[in-house]
Amino acid sequence: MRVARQEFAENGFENTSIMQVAKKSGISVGAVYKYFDNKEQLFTYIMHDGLSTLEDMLMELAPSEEDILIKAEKIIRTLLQFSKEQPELVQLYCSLTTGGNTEFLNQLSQRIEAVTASIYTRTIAVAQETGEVRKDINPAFFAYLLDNVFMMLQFSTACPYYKERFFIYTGKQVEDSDELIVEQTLLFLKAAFNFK
Amino acid sequence: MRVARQEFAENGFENTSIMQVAKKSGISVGAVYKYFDNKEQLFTYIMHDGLSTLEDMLMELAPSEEDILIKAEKIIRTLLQFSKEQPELVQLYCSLTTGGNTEFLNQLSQRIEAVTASIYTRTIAVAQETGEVRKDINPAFFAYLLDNVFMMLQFSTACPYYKERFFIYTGKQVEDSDELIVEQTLLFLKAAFNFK
Amino acid sequence: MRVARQEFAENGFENTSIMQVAKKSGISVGAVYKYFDNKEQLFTYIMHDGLSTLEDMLMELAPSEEDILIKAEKIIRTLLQFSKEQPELVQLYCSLTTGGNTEFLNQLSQRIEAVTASIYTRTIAVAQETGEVRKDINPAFFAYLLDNVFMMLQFSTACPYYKERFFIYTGKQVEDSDELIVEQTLLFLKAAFNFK
Amino acid sequence: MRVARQEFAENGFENTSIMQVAKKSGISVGAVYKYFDNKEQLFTYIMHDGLSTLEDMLMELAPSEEDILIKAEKIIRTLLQFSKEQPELVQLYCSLTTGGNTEFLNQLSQRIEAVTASIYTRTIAVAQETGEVRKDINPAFFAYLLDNVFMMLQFSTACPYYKERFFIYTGKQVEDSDELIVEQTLLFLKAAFNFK
DNA sequence: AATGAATGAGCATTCATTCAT
DNA sequence: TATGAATGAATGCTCATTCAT
Repeated sequence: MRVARQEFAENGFENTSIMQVAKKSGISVGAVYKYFDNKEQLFTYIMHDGLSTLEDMLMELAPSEEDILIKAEKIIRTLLQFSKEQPELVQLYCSLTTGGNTEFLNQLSQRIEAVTASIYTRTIAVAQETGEVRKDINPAFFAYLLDNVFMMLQFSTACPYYKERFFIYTGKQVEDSDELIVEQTLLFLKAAFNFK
Repeated sequence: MRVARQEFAENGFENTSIMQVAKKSGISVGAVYKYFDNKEQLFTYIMHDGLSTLEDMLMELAPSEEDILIKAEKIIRTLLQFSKEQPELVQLYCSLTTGGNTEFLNQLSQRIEAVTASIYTRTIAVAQETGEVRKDINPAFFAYLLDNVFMMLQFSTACPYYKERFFIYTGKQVEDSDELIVEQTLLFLKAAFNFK
Repeated sequence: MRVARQEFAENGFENTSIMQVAKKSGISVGAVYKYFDNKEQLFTYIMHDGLSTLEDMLMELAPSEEDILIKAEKIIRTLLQFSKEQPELVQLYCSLTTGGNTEFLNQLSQRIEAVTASIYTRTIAVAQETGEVRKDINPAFFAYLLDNVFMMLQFSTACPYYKERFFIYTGKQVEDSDELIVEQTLLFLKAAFNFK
Repeated sequence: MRVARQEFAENGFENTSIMQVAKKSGISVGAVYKYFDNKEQLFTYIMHDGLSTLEDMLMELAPSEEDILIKAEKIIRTLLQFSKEQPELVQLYCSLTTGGNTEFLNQLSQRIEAVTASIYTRTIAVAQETGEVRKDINPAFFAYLLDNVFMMLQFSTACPYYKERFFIYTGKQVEDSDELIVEQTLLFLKAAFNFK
């Protein structure tokens, strides 16, 4: 499983070879097919497995009652750390975004996005009511923009292409610029949301 | 060309087969190799072709002396329109983000990002001097955040996964929500950059 | 293996197709690649296999303390017999002489020639000291000439072109003229080396 | 034609591409097929062309009435020089020796070898009668051995494999060791034939 | 006469999947 | 239950040959 996750993360679905996964795992191809009917099932399993980890993490952050800016900082730091410790999961997620449009991919995306979408949207709506966030914004759309920021934060930490892109912009490896990222992202969000 | 663009956009570089492209185009594989030395060259040609179109469009916008908010609106509308008219090109770009790490893909990405990176960074830096944008932000990092916003705008318009994701957040097809997107994105950027 | 040896012998390295080898062997291409990583490895294996046989045979002859003329006769008879029993191996070697200049073919040739070169040269040098061979000759060059004689003996027995050429000269099939070959070649060498 | 000769010499029949020949010649493939029905015919033409040159050269040497040792030295020097000046022809000849056993190759070999075979055999037979060469040898077989020596001389000068082999034996590039070759080869032949 | 675009079979190699052991 | 040998279709690419211009 660990090997499969690594391989899928590194090479994407199509370019991952079950023979390679089996060899690196020290088991036989036959054994893989004992537990999974085909490559797609193996991939699905790995994805669901990874998603659970990801969701657990986000769930921990959500319910706290802290100041919204402090919460945001916590989320940013957590996402950064998670992307560094488990880059494969983030890469796996990223690889999903360019996969073909199969039924099972759609289901996965529903599962991934639906949770955060509703959490963020509700949080913003509530904050609007309490006056913490300005009232002239569309909560759903701003939730979307917020998630974009968070998603890119993770991709830029874990995925080769986005890492390189970050480097082109800031001239620094993502690893070396944690404080810059946290500080500037908060500045950005604070103004954008008019956080009080 | 059209077929090749579609195939590359749908399957990415690695998983597009020249044999398939040839078959769908109704020509022979040999004919493809008459005009392109190899798959990489075909891909590069198609990418450069699309990039030039995009760059031309952006270049037209860049030097104008207009109010920065008006400029931003123009860029957003341009990108949205481009993504709708040439979704394959955006998908192509998106497919790059999960492709393998070959030398030639890296060069391509350099070209794509380097141009916008320098334009955005410089624009922000200049706007800081004229007082149009607040001075406590890092121009390079904010250029990066700005490009994130623009990139996601395009992906959400053209790429299946991001389209679906947008729908999950806002409950609307991207096609139907142009005005929402323009208005809210500008609101977001205006506050974030403290545009005057 | 047998089929591969035949095909390589007949067509040389470049012009032997693994698909053909597999088909003629009644197995699938995949099966070939199960045992050999690539064409080069298959070729190398077959060559080394054959070379070992030949080298073993020559090694047995080398260290003996017999009269040098008797030794020469033994070598000639051994080579003739080997060429008749394993013509494919000799053809294989011959095919090397016109093959492309790839790294791995060069290494193969180094192995083939280096062994006999040093054995022959040393043998001649020693024989010069004991007075068995005249002293006015260059041991290395005469070793080269000697190997030429032996090599042509084998090629003429096993390779179509050289067989035909032998026939043009002597009017006899090589198979039918063993005694002539042994007798006359010894006469030739004896005089040339002034064997005592 | 010049280009075709070079290509065939360098790559052999199978690995020479008519498209490459046409491109390097600056003419179209169609033009090649105007004059030659197929690749085999082109090759045959080139071979016959080259052979004429080769034969002309040998013919000049044959009829002289000089001392047989002097003649031999002339032949050796001529062959060496020829191989250096026109290595392609020699390589072409060498490539013949490993080609498949087609009808047209057999005819070529007949043409190439028959002439020298009869000249050498007759020369030796005559020399035996005049007492210049000892009488206990078979003229045809010794003619064959003699041609072996000459052939190897040419191959070792012009063909990559045999050049390398020569180097392994003597430690010198063939180019640098002309005098050694002439001197030692004569020593070898003189003794072998017991030239007076 | 000359061109060169087009064809399509061929090659080395990979890999998802099956199945006898 | 577990193995891994075997299959064969698929891929990127080449090239002898044809034929409309």
